[in-house]
Amino acid sequence: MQFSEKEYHLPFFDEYGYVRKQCPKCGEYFWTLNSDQRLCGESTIHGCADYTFINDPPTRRKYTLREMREAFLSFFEKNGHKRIKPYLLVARWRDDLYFTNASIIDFQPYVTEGIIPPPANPLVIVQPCVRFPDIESVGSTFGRHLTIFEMGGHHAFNYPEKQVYWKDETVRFHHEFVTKVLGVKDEEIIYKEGIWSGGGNAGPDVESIIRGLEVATLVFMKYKVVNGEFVELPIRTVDTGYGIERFTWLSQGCISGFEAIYGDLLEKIRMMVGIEVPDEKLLADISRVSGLIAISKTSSRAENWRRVAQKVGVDARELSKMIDPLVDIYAVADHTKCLTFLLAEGVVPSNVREGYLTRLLIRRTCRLLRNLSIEDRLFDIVEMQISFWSKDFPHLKEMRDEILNLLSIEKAKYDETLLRGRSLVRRMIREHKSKGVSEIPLEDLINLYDSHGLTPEVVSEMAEEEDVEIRIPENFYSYVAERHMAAPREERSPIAEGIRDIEDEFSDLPETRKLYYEDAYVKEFKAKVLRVSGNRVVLDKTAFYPEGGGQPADQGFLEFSGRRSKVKDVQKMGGIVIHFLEGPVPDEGNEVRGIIDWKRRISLMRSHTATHIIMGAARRVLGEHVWQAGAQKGVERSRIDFTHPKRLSFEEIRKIERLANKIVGENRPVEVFWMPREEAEREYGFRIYQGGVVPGRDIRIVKVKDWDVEACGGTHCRNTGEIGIIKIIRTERIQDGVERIVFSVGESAVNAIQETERRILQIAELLNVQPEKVERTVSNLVSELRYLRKEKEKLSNSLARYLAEKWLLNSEEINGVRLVSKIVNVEEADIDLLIKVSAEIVKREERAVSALVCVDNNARLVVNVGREALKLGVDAREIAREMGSKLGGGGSGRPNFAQGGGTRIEGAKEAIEKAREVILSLKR
RNA sequence: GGGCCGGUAGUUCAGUCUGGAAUGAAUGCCGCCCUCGCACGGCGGAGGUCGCGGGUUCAAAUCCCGCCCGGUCCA
Repeated sequence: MQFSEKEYHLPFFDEYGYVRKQCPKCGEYFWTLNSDQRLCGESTIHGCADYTFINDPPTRRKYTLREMREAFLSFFEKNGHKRIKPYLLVARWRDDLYFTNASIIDFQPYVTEGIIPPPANPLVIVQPCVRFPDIESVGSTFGRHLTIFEMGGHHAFNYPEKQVYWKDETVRFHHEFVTKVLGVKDEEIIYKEGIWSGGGNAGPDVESIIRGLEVATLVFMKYKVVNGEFVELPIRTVDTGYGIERFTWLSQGCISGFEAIYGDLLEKIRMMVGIEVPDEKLLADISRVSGLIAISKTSSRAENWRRVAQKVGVDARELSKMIDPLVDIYAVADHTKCLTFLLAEGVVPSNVREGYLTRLLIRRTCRLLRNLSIEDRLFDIVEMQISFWSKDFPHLKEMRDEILNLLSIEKAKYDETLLRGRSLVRRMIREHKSKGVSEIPLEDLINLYDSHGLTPEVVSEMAEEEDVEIRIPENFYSYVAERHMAAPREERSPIAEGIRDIEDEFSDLPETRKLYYEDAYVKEFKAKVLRVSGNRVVLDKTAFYPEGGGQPADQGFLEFSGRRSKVKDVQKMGGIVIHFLEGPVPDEGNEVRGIIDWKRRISLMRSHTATHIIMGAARRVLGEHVWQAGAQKGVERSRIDFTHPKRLSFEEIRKIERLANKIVGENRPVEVFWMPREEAEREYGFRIYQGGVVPGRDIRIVKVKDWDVEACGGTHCRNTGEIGIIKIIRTERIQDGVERIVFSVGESAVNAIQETERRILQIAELLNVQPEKVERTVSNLVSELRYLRKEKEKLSNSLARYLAEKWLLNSEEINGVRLVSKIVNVEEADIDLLIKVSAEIVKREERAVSALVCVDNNARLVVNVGREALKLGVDAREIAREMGSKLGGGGSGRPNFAQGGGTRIEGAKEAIEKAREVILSLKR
């Protein structure tokens, strides 16, 4: 896909005298005021330019990050944009990404798809963003890549009936900000043409480049990507991204972006490491050409240094030695900021989703700190980050204890992994050494990484201690990736699919009036039928709650013209509620009577309110990192999943249960009301988005008085007392970092308690003791069992000795060996005893061969050959095999000891005879 | 959500591929010898529902299926 010049040829460019050129090096088109300009001027791996702002900033003055943020916001505010507060870093309202990685993310998909209006139009926002894909490059690129940064965005949403502004105005806004506010000269700014696509949308974009650095991207989102085709969107969105950190760096002209962002914090880390500051002039030279650097899984750091070294004219190895620690310090500053922010939002490190990425970040940070020999300063650095950033983000300070707690738990887990890994590697190496191999094969390296989380770098460090070589292939990680071929996508639920198919049939209908929101206690209602399609019925109003927010759909009946049909499912499509009927359907235009299955509904309502109460209790008992990670209500049982780094202890569960029931007992009122989103966030914080961010300018708030406030679309009790009782049934660990509480409420809770009671009573009956005595009795029973088992062992040992002696007396001398053969019934001696007996026999008489058969439902045999008999060439395996075949089975073992058996018990005599034959046939 | 690894003595593990005695190994524990005493060393002993439940088999720690618990990688 490519856009024509027309897309980019704006009146602004003509008015200012910009000319369009094509860069001969990278092939991209760009607009410049400078007619001599040949290359596009962006410092990239193609080498189209250097950074020329180092030690020579183009702005009127230097800005701190905070000043730059404020300059950006207030400029657009003055120009008719409403200032919007940033959203959360964890994009809990989206299932296609984990983190907010651009300001537009805040408004996708609901606003950009036209489902809800934007909070303001146009608006301006500075949104902290997290990006993991470039993590390898952070540090090496001197601040061009960061895992956490702030994106300034001014956004306009253009509806067919209401246009705000589009390309020309957008570029003019940008130009005015950069020239008038920051004081950059017109001719310093180059506008490069580009195509942007992401998140299912696409459009042309214009990138702004100043002195080699791309500082902003102005995207004009006008397409939806459907099956690789561009389809025009009804709503065209101005999506701009201003790199606040990059602008700050540009204005300061310092060596890297990190000096600009972190100031003295960076210096403090450098002091901890205790390295000297490398030569300033050389650093500046390197920085100027650092646009060449881009680390990926296919290009290593060393490769990049070679390129840079050549350009600057120094030795690559010298350069690397000098600069690596500095780069690591940069990365540490970046990573620790990022993890501080993530933990502050209650992200619990885990093995899935955003928790996993957070874990990766923490482990990577630990490795960097280890390189720098300041592993023990992790917590100090994080403390520094908290106090540094809490001036602008006060919640960091409030979450200080949580941040450090989560981090220390995660650190301990990592140490544990390394410890486990160390002994694993040591054992592996010993094994290889014993086979004369002094190298760890690739297969093992992959296995260590994939199954045990040990990167080849870590393994090689361990291997060094054992004097073993390791070769890490360049494409190691892609090798690993090959093992994880994409799994087939899960199917959509049939009902959701059903809705998709019929979308058009109902899309012209007005929104259904939702009686369940007006009064959650409506059990019956009358309504008019608006549309019938198959078994699907849409009414003008309904009290049937459609599935949503973890609350299952209502069931019940529709009555019409003397008939009655079961409502088996209810779904929501936009604002329209669709009833799925079983049986006859009413005619369009008729009136129907709806009857809700109230027993089911009230039970679900109690469960839903109970969920909120338990969340409040869990948060109070466990801490502020507790976030809902999923919930499902049911009539019998409900469950709630939430983030927590450790297994819940029995004590914690009891505390949560007690606390929850206390709230039930206090009969607190549950208020439900609508509120403007911004106001709700201000009043209650982002906590309200437990079940994910809900769409809409006004959001529905459910508030359990002085206990819990959540944005929620479910139906709730009026008072907590209606729940009756909450009983926690059990807890599970869904994933590392996510705990599940399974609970029942009301009648179901009583059922559950009674069920547990019944079990105890049944055990008591089995034991024939009073219920209070079961634990004591069982414990006695267990120790008695243990004692008897030992006693039996002793007895069978002495019995074995006795039988061995007795049976030896009846042995026969054949071919120089003493054959002891015997058929016994299982009641006389079981196979375990016979094994002992045979061992005793050969211990007493080294010339003995014992061949014993135990007959039960089947026959089992054991053959033991004494040391002297063994020398004569007797093979226990042969005897066992031959005997077993007579029994209709087989046998094997070791030369001196073998077992066998079969189902043909009548063959026992023949088997013994066979043993004799084998010995007779011995060659002497 | 998917893949991989693991669960055996108080602890760390071997044994699992290729079914056949858990004389399992080391460490820790207890006792004895050595010593004035301790450490070391030597000898002996206790310590196991082989995660749970099914199945296959004459026979399962071992093979198959399901579950529980832990670890780890990927999306």
